[in-house]
Amino acid sequence: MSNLHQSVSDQGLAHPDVRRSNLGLALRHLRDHGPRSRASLATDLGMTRSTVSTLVSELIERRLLTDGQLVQSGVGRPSTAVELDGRGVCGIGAEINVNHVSTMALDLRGDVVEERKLALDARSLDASLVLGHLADLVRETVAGLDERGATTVGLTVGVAGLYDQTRDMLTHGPNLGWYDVPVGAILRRDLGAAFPVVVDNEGNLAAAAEVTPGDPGRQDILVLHGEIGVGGGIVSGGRLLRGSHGYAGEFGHMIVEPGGRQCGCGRQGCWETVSGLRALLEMAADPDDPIRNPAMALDDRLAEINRRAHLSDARTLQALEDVGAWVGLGAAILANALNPATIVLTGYYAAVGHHMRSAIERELRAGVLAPDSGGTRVELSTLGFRAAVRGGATASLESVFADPTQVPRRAAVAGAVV
Amino acid sequence: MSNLHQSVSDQGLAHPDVRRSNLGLALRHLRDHGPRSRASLATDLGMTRSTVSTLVSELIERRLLTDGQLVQSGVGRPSTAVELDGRGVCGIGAEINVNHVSTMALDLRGDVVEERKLALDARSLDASLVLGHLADLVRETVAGLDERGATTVGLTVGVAGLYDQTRDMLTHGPNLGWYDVPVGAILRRDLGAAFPVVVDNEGNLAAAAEVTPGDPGRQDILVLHGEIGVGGGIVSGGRLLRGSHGYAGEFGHMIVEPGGRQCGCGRQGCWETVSGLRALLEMAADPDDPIRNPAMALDDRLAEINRRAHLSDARTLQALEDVGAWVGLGAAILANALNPATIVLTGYYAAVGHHMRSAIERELRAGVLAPDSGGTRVELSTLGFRAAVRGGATASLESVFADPTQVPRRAAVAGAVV
DNA sequence: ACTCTTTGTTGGGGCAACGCCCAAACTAAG
DNA sequence: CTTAGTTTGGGCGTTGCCCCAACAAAGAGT
Repeated sequence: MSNLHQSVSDQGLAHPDVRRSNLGLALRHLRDHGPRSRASLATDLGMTRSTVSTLVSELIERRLLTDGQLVQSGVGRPSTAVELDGRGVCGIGAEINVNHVSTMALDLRGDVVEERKLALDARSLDASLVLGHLADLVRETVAGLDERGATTVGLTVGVAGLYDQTRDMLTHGPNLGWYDVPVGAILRRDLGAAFPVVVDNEGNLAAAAEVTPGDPGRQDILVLHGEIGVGGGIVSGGRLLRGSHGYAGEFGHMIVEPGGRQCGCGRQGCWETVSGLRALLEMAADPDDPIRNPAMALDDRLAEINRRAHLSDARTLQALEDVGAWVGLGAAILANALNPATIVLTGYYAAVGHHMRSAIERELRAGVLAPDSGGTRVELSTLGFRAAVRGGATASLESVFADPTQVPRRAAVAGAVV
Repeated sequence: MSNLHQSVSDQGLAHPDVRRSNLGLALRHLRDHGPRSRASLATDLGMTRSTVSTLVSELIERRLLTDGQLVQSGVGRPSTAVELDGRGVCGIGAEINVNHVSTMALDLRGDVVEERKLALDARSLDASLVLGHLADLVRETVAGLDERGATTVGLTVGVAGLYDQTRDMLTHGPNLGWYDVPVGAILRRDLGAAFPVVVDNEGNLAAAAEVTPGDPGRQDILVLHGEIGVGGGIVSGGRLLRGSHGYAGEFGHMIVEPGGRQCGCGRQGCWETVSGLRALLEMAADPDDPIRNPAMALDDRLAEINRRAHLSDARTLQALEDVGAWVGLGAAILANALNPATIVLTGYYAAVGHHMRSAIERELRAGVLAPDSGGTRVELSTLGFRAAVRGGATASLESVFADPTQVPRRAAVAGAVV
């Protein structure tokens, strides 16, 4: 709930803060609404052309903006559109999961610049070793960015588990088998990094990645992420809701069927026992079916389920229908509480969601108090399993939009005197 | 989720905005942390003493602050503490409920200045008539404030039902029997008011009233409000979460027992069928028991339940235990999703909550993923049935803290030249 | 009485946005 | 080809507001 990444101490506003704010505003506006001239930027932001001119020239010096192409729209002097400069700075996102560590670098425009992945079995390795591998990947990524001449502005790491922001510690990571691991401190030490390193729950980051700046339907969203476990994230007004300790979004263990099936967490009737991937597989296939074989890759299992559903296999369709109904029931509970504009389905939900969608929407409409007004859209994520790293990279970049002056100023023309 | 009361258009920051922000900051700091000298205010806010001096003198001119008493703490010149001026401005809160309309005026310090209540049966009256009665109450309240020399800065009205902020309309008010009533527009017309009139869901306002500025445990809270129906509100980082259409907090119709009891809304297994006041009464007493008689006042019924529980009546205690367990289960669902610092019980929960508390806390601990770390406190509200009006008045006052320059400047000494 | 310490106020300097003006660049005529 | 009209982008002076430094005020300690 409280935004853990921003200082809560009330500090007075001075002139440099005004500058910071307006630079960030211009930058954000160009990100959210696309390239445009200095003049139209001025009218959009309610500032004078002269002010915008100085703002833009400073942002160009910091290599955050660049002069784009001339557009002559009708009468008058043609305008030179300014746009986000992709080559200046990049943010890095990373992920620590059970079977891999990975990184992704995004430029200011949100385009993927670098991507790296290393398969490993986190459960059989020591935490410091896994973090060492991740640090290697990050170093390679940074080196790649240096080669391109881009500055790295930050690293945000998503981990599978509960991450306590106030103690900077992964307190509960049952999937990884990690408990009370100070991931942030270890990575900062290993990297000796010149940029800030932030760690967060991977569900939170995946949720943040679903926010589309500028799209009002993508500002208040509920993200439901299905794998074996079920989690997600809540985004309110474009801001991620983390909760008082950063544990918000643990939807999988909502009790939806008192006295129901046994859950791995020790309780009964948790939502993930009926809406997780395991529930789907057990309903859809006999124990000796290849898709129930743990050796089979996740993507292949989901592809096989889609294939069977496409062939109208009755049992598969019924399983998707039943699980979809449970997903919809849980979604309705949360929609009543949060009234999101959009529910975004990620993880395995996104992969097989087009076959569960009708059941989900039916149960959602049935369970929400006022379905007609304030109707909630259901959408499938297109980010796939890269949502968390993308969200991390986006979060890293966010600091640039919050304070563009943190990026060093360079003379527009090379060879200038210091 | 999105804050519906603040503009989303990105506007450039200019110098007057700096002033506004810093004036508000100083005001808020004094509200949250109590009276203090200009000098300590300066160190707290990271500003210079000179700046604070000018800020404070402007706030005094606007009758928002006043010089308090001299305190001499050890060596040095004694300081004059400045504190919120209660006599300058007041905010009004109002409530439209089934059996009454009421108003409350709070001064800047949060002290009650005026309070009015009119009993009526909203169901048997026309909406415009009820609103007319409320307008009368508001006019009386404003007149009372005028007599005291205080300026009214705003009116915020809580209504029982779903209020769509974008359309400024009560879309669903089943308890009142009101549908698609433009409460805000009608009141603005009736009052011809010189101050802004805002309408909101009463659950939201009651939730906002539970925020204690400055108390970190009261910034991320989940408010559960029990009457016949069950609702509540979510506060995140001190900001009320309204949802994309302002419908957040409709907890009563979360389905917690699929296929369970029939609910008044037409569905089965809604939370309020097992956690609402009706469930408690039906479990605790036979149909011919006086507390089941609709003619008996709510307060009296609750007093009687408390009396029986105090006498260790087995059936009463069992009913409180059973309902408490259901309340705890729902609370756990929401706590997993939101990770609040505190769960505040209001309405009838606050009245008989000390007998349900152990059951609630037990189920909460059983149902939350990580009860040890990030433990959520359970507290009973002390605001009683006045929570909504108080929250409304607080919300009205909030605009003063956001922009103190909206309050007219008056010369400190009377008789000054215009 | 004198020094020391802290408070609150006053004037000067600087930063950043605003308003106004002007050169530049292009279109649309005549 | 020339001229008027329109829009863009940047330069210059003004204004608002915060910071810094200096100073008067009001006590405590010796």
